[in-house]
Order: sequence, then structure tokens, then C-alpha cells
Amino acid sequence: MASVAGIVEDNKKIRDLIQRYLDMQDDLSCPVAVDSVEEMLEYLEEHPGPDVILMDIQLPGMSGIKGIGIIKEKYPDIEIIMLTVYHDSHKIFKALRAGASGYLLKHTSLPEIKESILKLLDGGAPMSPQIARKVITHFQEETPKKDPDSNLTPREHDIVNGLVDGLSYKMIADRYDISIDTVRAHIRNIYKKLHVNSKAEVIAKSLKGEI
Amino acid sequence: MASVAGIVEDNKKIRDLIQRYLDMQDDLSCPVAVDSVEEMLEYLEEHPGPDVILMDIQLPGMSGIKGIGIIKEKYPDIEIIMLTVYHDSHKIFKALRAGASGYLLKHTSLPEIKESILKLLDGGAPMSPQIARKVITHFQEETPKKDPDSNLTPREHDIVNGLVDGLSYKMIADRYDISIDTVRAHIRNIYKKLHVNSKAEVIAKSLKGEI
DNA sequence: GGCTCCCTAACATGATCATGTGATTGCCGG
DNA sequence: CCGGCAATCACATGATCATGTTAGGGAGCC
Repeated sequence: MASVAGIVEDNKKIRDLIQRYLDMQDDLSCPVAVDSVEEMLEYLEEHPGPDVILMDIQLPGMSGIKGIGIIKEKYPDIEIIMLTVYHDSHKIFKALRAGASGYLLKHTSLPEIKESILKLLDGGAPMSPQIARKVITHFQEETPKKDPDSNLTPREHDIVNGLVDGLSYKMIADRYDISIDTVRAHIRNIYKKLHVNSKAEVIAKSLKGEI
Repeated sequence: MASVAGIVEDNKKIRDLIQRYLDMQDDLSCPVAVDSVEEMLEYLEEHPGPDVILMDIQLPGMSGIKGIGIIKEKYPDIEIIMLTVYHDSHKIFKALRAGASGYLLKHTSLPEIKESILKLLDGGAPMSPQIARKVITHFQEETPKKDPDSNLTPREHDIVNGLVDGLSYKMIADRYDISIDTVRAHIRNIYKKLHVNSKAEVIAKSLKGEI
């Protein structure tokens, strides 16, 4: 059974080229190719949705990234592949977070685009190699919680956890069955070690993984 | 110029098969195929490192994931592709965070493995489709801060940001050029809306993305 | 014109926090 | 055996916070 694709792309030449190529494939059809998210939404109102939509980012009217969110919300079963010249991390991540399932750069060849669509519908996540690399690099940076040499003693960590839980000195004292003055003493030391001087800053540092 | 690959894989049959295949390619050589991270480390002590290492996870002795970290630390220029049967998110993310640049499942065909190596050395990040999908799905889940109906007004968001920055009422008042009593009033309203009653809880909620 | 909501502001009071100073106990390592 | 450090506790004081009450001006809606 042939799968159905759609295109949102404001460059008519590129749009027509891709549409004609996809539509001539045995296992694909491409009945809709428009130049804005708004038009695609109108189309979707009156027609059964395609399985996958190729989407540009820079578009007249609504941006492709905003469009992802709207389409995904109304038609969660439609898969979206970004097809754009943008390869900066910010746009890539925004698109993926918005719900895109693939991200291709515009120099991708027609056969590769076709392969990507099929791969996506088969449960994959087609990405241009450079994009894939940025994504996994982001992953690696996501873990800077190496061990910022907290210097905090075990007990001090307990106290910090209490603060993060939003407890007052008294409640922390009760939780660990110690005196409120002891809590005070620990917190004094924590403040010194972290170079802060309020509960708020300790909580912030902790939740940001800096402890 | 032919690129050099290495293999760490404890199943001798698979190891030999892959090594023979890669070694017979014009653009690749595969001089080293061992069955543990420890052996690979010994090899690296005495030989120029390969460009890329295919690494299993389940290994005698040190795990492949731990091995990534050690190899990457001593030889940061060596790229590592995981080649394993494990497709659970936990192991995938651990491997990527440890420094792997690609992740293939073991049913990958020999030509695909070769393609993956070349793609990696060309700046890509080869992943089996299912893996790629899990990675980008993780990305999407990373943003559950959709909009938990904060109900907070713009000004209230300002105040929350001030709190998150560890500011006192006075400092917030100065930052936005309003009276400290106004700050108090806003915070009162914020507390009501969020059902909390301390700065600490607001900061915690905010940093956890619950606002 | 009423109504609701946001932003602003003031006054007041009891609770909690930040910080200083000091002390005791127990464990670890030179 | 003694010094260093973690953990415990105490007393004290000024700063800051949490909360109640009240209220005027402006934007938007029916």
C-alpha cells in the first residue's frame, strides 16, 4: 500500500520538483504541496491527512516550527520531517521538541528524501548526518553534572535536600531528628562552601546540578 | 587513504566475521579485534590507535560503556560506535553520554556497518533507525514544560524569575523599579496560585519546569 | 456603566532566616 | 597522642519573609 506524503515549502521550484518525484514512485503518492502552514491546515480540514509531511522552516506566515506544534496537536498521527537549510542547533532542537520526527538538510537528494520517508514510516528517525551528530553531541553536553567537587559532607547534603524540598529549618530538624540550631550550623557551613547566603540560592544551585 | 577500524566484541564468530569483511574493503582496514576493553587498552598502549572502534556492551571484564569513558579520555580522537543487542533507552543514553558517536543494533548488515563507519568519519552519527527514534523521542520528552497552566501573569513571571535568581524582595523591587510592598503583593498572589507558601517552593517548582 | 483582573502601594505583626560567637563529642590520620 | 574535621547544640540580634487587610488606577468585557 502506497504511503501518502505532503509538502510545505515556499520555493515553488523545489516544491514541484519534490512533489513530482515522490508522486511518480510506486510506493508513494504526494497529492498536496503548498507554500504555507496555513494552507496545509486548510487542506487537512477537508481531506484525509497524509502519513508524513515534509516541512520547511522559513515560510510565509507561520513558521514551520510553530506549524509542527499545531499540526501535531490536531493530527497526532501525521509524522513530520523538517527539510530546511538551517543547521544551527537552536532551530534543530526547537523543531525536534515541537514534535518533528526527522530533520533533513536541503541538499538531500531526491532518492534520499524518499528513503527517509520510508524509513520514518518504518519507525526510524531520518536525519542528515550533521544533524544526527549535533543531536548526540547535545546529549553528551547534557551531563555536565560531572562532580563539581561539592565538598559538601553527607550531612550537609541531607540538609540541602531538605531545603530543596521546601522545608523550613524546623522541619529539617524534625526530619533528621536534630536541633534547629544544628540545622542552622550546617546551613552556615553550606553557605560558606557554596559562596551563597540564602536558601534560595542553595536550592537554585542544587536543582541546576551545580552541587 | 584507508581508514582504520578496531573491534571489541566477545563473540568470536561475529568478531572474526566483521573483521574479515572490513579488512577486505579497499577503503578500510581492521588490524585489531579483541574480546575485552582491557585487551584493547593494551593494544592501544603499543600501537597507533584506529580511527574508529566498534564496541559491544556486554563484555567479559569491564563493560563497554565504562570502556568508552576510559578510551575517550586517553584517546579523545578515536570515535566509538556501539554495536550491541541492547535497545533499551537507559543503555543507549548512557553510552551516548559516555562519548559514543554512533549506536548500531547487532542485526545491522556488514555493508551497513561499513557505511556507518564511513559516515561517522565523515562527521555523521550513525544510528539504527529505532535508536534514532528513541533519541529524538527523549528530546521531545525533555520538554514537558508545555505550559502547566501556570495562570501566572507576566508580572508574576518576572517576580518568579527574580526569586529563581536568588534575589530578596528588595532586590526584586529594585530590578523592576517597583515598591517592595508590591513585590510582596505579587508573591502573595503567586503563592496562592501555586499553592505554596515559601520562596523555596516557588524556586523548586520553577526549576523543575512546573511553572 | 458596572465587573473583573492586573499592577501598584501601604501598614502591621509574628515567623523564619542569616550570621556571629562559642562549646562538646567522636573519629581519623600523622 | 594530638590536631583537624564532622556533627551536634546553644544564645542572640537584626534582616527578611509570610500573611492579613485595605485600596486606587487602568484595561477589557457585557
